[in-house]
Amino acid sequence: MINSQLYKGSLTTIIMKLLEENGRMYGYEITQKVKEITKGELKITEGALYPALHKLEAEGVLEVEVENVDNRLRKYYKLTEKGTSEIVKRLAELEDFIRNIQTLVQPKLNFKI
Amino acid sequence: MINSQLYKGSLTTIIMKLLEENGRMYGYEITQKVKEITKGELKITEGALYPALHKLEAEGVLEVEVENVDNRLRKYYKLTEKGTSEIVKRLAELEDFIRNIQTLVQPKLNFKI
DNA sequence: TTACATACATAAGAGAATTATGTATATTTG
DNA sequence: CAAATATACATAATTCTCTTATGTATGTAA
Repeated sequence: MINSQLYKGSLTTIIMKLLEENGRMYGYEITQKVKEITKGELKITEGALYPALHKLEAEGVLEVEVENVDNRLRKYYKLTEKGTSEIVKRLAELEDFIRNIQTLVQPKLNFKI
Repeated sequence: MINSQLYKGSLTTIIMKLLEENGRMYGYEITQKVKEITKGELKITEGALYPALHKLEAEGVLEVEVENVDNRLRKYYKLTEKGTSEIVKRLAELEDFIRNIQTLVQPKLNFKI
């Protein structure tokens, strides 16, 4: 994305939401999924992703299972019980944020998802 | 707001959009306007606002007129010509960002503004 | 007279990204 | 077959933008 400064703070919520939907995912898979969903407009860098995953694991909202697939390491992450309740709160915050920004900048868009 | 990390990057766009709508505003007025519009959910701190205004002025997107009202200093800011064309681009970026986040987190909300 | 509101400002520190770099294996392509 | 690309992890240095704390000064309300 052009103004990458914008998505600061939303990364962890995006990760958790994807894990909620998909059960479990590994890091590289998350980067590809985000690229796919946003049609290449949003790219999660590795320097942002891995520290974020480690932080979420340390917070106890994610847990990891290491597997070896095709002689290559994969770290599958999934939400913990704490993570499952946390994501509700974080999504609500993100939606509040978006609603406030919308009200401030009054875009003529009508988001139907 | 609860997760203040979220609005990183959007502050300058918010300021410019408000100036576009209102012609000219001074710093304190901007903080009050944002508080009013978001019903107190988003509060711009002075430590964020004033450096942002100075930076935008240095970039040539804002210009300032100093006035003395009721024996108190006021610095009125307004968009320059450059700022008027810049805000179009920045709003488009912000809307792209919001659209991408929406697609990722799939909220069941329908923003009608 | 004390607190709160108005109005500006900056410095220290924190947090979350980018950019650059590193390791290693597998697959595609010229 | 060599080189590039894709897969898969990781971290360090740096940058940017904010928060928190602090400062100055005037006016008004409790």
